[in-house]
Amino acid sequence: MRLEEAKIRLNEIINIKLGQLLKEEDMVDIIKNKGKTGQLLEIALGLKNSNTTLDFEDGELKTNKCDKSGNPKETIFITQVSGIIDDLINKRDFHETHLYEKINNILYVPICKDGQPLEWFFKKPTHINLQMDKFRELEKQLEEDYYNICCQLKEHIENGDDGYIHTSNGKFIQIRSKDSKPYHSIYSNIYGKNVSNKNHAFYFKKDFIKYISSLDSNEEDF
DNA sequence: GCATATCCCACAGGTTCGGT
DNA sequence: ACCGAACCTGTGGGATATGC
Repeated sequence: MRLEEAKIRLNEIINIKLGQLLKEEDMVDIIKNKGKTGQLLEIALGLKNSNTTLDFEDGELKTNKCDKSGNPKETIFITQVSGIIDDLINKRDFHETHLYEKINNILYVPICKDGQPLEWFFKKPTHINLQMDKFRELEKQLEEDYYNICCQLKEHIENGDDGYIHTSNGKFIQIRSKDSKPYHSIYSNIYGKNVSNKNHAFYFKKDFIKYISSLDSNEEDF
């Protein structure tokens, strides 16, 4: 399925409470359970729950917890670092990276989780395609963030106390730890050693959401 | 069993707020 | 104006589910 098709289907379910949208049995474990809301949305849109690189033929679906005015409650996971560490250390061209593949065409769907699960609802989505004119500034910032973070990682490895990578921030994205026991260390072929004792991941920071929301609300003036 | 993906929680440090 | 309480944000660690 292409991203544009999902946008059309999404229109029919936004702002409707999950209690009206779903059967009670669908919502078992919805608070604790792994990405259940996102999975239910995938099904509702006609996708299958899989973990292929991209959800759509041409892009990604991202959901995130927010309040009723759309303020993000969490950062958004993008992709793990362990498999791409040497690309980052090499400062591989931004447009050739796995990171870029994941973020260049995103359908972002905020989910308001105020109150009981029955009261939750999906909010109006934002389509973020970095090729679109309105996101030119955003793409520049993400590219800058990417190279900036690559530099910070090298700095941590070469001059840090433990020789390990640590949280590295750009304006809109960051790398920070993401793992659970037993940990999975990150090995760099370039350095020929572990550069972390646990896995890390790229995240969108809350400022990213706030920025795209601000672009959105400007459009509504027309 | 391992890697990936999504959401959960605890804690610490900083900032703001409200009562005196 | 001060000080502790409440709130916010960033960081790090975790549980759980799926596909291979």
